[in-house]
Amino acid sequence: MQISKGVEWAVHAASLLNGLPAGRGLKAEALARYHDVPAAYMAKQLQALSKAGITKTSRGAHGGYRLAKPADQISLWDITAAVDGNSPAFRCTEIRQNGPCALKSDDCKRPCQIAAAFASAELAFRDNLASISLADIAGQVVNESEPEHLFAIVNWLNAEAEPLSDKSSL
Amino acid sequence: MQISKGVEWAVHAASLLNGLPAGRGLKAEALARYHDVPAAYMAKQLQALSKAGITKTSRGAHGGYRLAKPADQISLWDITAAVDGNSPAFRCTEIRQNGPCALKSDDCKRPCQIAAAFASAELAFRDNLASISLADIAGQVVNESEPEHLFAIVNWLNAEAEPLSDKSSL
DNA sequence: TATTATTCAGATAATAAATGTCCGAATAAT
DNA sequence: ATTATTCGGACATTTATTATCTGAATAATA
Repeated sequence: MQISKGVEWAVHAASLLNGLPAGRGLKAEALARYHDVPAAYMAKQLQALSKAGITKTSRGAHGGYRLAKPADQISLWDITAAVDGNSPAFRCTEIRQNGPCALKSDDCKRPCQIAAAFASAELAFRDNLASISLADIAGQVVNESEPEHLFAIVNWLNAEAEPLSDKSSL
Repeated sequence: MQISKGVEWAVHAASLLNGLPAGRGLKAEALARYHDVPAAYMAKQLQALSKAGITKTSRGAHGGYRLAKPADQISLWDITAAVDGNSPAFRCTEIRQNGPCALKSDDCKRPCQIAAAFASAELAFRDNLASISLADIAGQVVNESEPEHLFAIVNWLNAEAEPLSDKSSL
């Protein structure tokens, strides 16, 4: 039961995009360089975010990524689901319908109690992540970081962030 | 983010063991046959349960498995952790310490806010599973099943369950 | 008490999923 | 229209899961 490494990268990348000045963006290579991770694989995660409507992208010269909506409308679950998918972690294979005491499929209209229990636990997990937004994370970072560190980030963003053309696709 | 298939099998197997008459056990092959799953792989999951102290085993002729403690003291989280391990699903690789705006390790005494958020969600997941016991599952099964199905199970158990020697190891 | 049948337990292959990389399609500036 | 730049999906590689097999341990039997 592992959450893919891409989720970690995607959340960090989205948090960084949240710090961008308005109307500017970062290309995948810059986002990867910021955390010193492989650019091609980072790009893969960003694609997933765009597909899910979390980021907007612009292609061609001076292209890049930006958030598609306000940070308080992007939850950690949104990002997790975008990257790792939203299929249940517990996969019920209905083995209650196998073997010498198999249940007839007619008697399986209600879900297996075991599967239902896991579904409830997963719901608790999802709800918890859904209740935390990028804005919440950003607020904590601002509160708990040394001022010089925040200054370094703003500085780096100003140097790397490029004005995006307004004709952003998707 | 997947829970291994072995967890599903282990929970079903443990539920079945819970229905055993006192002093009796089931061998791994019988537990596998009950749900029509590969015996060798089922055995692997049962080993994990024994290692975690959830089941007791007896080896040799007329050997087999039984629950090591009352069903209301065995939670779904106990079984999940025994089979899949209890390491966190979200693995923080501390990428905040990488790149041009890297945090010094001195400034990383407090956990990364993102990692903390996922840890909190996982705690909600675990607590939810920990609050459900095998006894709870058994109660639901009894309440929601057709009487003839319960009768078939009891019948099968009486035919397959063998008296275990008291000298159960581990 | 030695033997044998039976069972569990850890070590060993096969398969699927996650991780990482590459090249073509698309866009915007020149 | 051309060219430089960027994203997007298709392609290898590595790791984890799934499945199997052989040996160690136990208890019944002679």
